[in-house]
Amino acid sequence: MKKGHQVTMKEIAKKLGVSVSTISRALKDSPELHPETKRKIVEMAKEMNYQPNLLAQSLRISRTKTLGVIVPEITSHFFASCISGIQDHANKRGYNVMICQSNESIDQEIANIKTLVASQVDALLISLSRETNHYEHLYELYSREIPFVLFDRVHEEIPVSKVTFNDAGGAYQVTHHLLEMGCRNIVYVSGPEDLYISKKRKEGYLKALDEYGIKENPELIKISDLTEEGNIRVAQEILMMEPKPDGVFCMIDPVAVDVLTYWKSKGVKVPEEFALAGFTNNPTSAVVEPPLTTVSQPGYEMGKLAVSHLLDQLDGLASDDPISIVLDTTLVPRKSSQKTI
Amino acid sequence: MKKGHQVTMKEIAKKLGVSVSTISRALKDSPELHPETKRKIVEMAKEMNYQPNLLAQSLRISRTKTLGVIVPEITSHFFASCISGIQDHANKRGYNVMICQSNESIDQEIANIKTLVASQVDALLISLSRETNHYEHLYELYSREIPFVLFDRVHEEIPVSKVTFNDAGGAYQVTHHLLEMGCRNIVYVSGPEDLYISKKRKEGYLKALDEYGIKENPELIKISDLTEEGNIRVAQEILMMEPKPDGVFCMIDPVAVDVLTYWKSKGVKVPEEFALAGFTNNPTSAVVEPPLTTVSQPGYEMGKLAVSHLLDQLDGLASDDPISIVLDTTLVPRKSSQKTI
DNA sequence: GTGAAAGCGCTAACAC
DNA sequence: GTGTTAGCGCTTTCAC
Repeated sequence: MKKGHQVTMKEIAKKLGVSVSTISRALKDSPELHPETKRKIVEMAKEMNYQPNLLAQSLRISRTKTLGVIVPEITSHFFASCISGIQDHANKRGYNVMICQSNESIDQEIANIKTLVASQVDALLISLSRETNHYEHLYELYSREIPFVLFDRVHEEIPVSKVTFNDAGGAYQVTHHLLEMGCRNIVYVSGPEDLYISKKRKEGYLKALDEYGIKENPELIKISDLTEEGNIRVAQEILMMEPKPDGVFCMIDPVAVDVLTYWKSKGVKVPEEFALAGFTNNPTSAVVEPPLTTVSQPGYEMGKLAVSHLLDQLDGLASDDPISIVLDTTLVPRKSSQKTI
Repeated sequence: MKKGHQVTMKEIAKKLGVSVSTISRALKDSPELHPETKRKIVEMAKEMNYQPNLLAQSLRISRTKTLGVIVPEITSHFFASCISGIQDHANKRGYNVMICQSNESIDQEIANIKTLVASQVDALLISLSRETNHYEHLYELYSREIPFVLFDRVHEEIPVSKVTFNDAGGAYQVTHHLLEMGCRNIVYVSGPEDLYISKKRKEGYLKALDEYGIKENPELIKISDLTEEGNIRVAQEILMMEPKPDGVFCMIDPVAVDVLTYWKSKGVKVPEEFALAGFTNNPTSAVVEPPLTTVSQPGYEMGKLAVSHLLDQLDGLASDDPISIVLDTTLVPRKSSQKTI
């Protein structure tokens, strides 16, 4: 199957007996052209259904007006929202977007960067995969002076702009809420320990405990690999803990949902036996029974801010000096944590 | 902010004292080259960190190895799954993907097509917006011989390949299930009537009724605009119907979830008072209380099939004659419909 | 086995 | 005001 022919400037030029440069000028509304010629050309272009070849244009001006986006997983509602925010605001400013998913694999992430760079995107927006534990590929982008920003899953050391949530703050909000609900023996279910968000959310958890004069108890920190099996294993472990905890804060909503589902199947009562909370405010969290207390992270907003800042830098509207944008989260208290009262 | 310099073939050529054509040949492993020169060039390219400029290459060979994808909404789990399937399988065959969302707007859909075509994508995969009620933009693609396939939300008349679910079959499965559960007075909550899926699912609904000797009752067909308010309005109307229906089949899961949530807030019991079912098998449907009976539509699979067929056509592995691929759905019976027994 | 040259579709400096 | 020319980075015929 082959594509049909596309009208070029050359063809319009021939038809009108003028040169291609005149066509080019007319189509970009250059002021030095005779209005009449301009009118004729624009008309003819329309009639012939001319569509500029962005490829040729990009090659010539060495800018594609295209951004590359890499997310761990497009089917995650949070990342889909980020992408949506990025798209809408990139389009608004005349940029297109190429999206790739790393499927949480560092090799795929590296491969994605490579193709996007080969496709000559003007800049990149990257959220790192869970697996990403070395950062040469990012430093290479940096040293090749290809502009990029990191969002949500970031690497703190690299000197580029980053957009994150106040993860520690959000975790503090949740933990503080659980404490206010009367919990004193709160489990933190973390993801893999080297994940940025695992660390940050632990910080907030510990800070809240500290304010209540409760000191860190390593027994109360459980690690899940974030698979359904891993989450269920943690759910089982918690049931066997001695003394029995009274509250559980899961690093992300899906973990909390898996724990809740497992417990329900075993007749464990939430929030009566355990107050439960998650983080992210996935659509799912609002409809589980009982509805899940969580922390809302506006993904669309994050995408919007990340792309706006990046384009400001590209277009010279913002300094190239890296900045860090930190978005606040909001506690969404629901029934799953209403332990007492 | 500007991008750093990228190594070109010309630079490698200069460094090695050979011509660019030799570089080009070496890098694509042309057999007519002296193995030694080839080795030297490949080595040097690696050393200089050469990355081919896909733009220039595409311009030259007039193929971008890039596909355009247009979906109504990226944040919908179903479409995100489709995209995921498309991406994975396009990449596997050496193609990149540019994704756009129409946000359910026909104007945006037309604009998306325009940019993707201007970007010289080799072909398109399109799922139509809810608003799309005329099809000139598709016929134009067709007449310009730009290959494309339609998936899920299709326009039946246009002679291009389409991938759809057996929507009528799925609706039949659900309705038949509700009938088996003892329902005899079943409401169908449809979306806007000109939507492809509204029509198809109604067909299946009517067919199942017919088999039970029940004839069409227009009173039992409710139309929602698919917004939350619209869905709730329908939920209210159903409560006031006389005689009271015993089963409700909603065209898509989100409608069923809104109805369920509203009813729960009013103390209406599901499945005791109404057996309820949806369509799509969104992640949400599994975790609502009671879990929602629905029909599963594997989006990833749909994306995979659509892109595989399209690439087969592009690569000459399949005939250019349009075909229609129809995927079967699976009934997912859950508690929301266990009315009797 | 390798080089020279043309050209993909476009833009922009330089002529006149 | 408009044409001529060069060139973006690459591939590919045609020489030798």
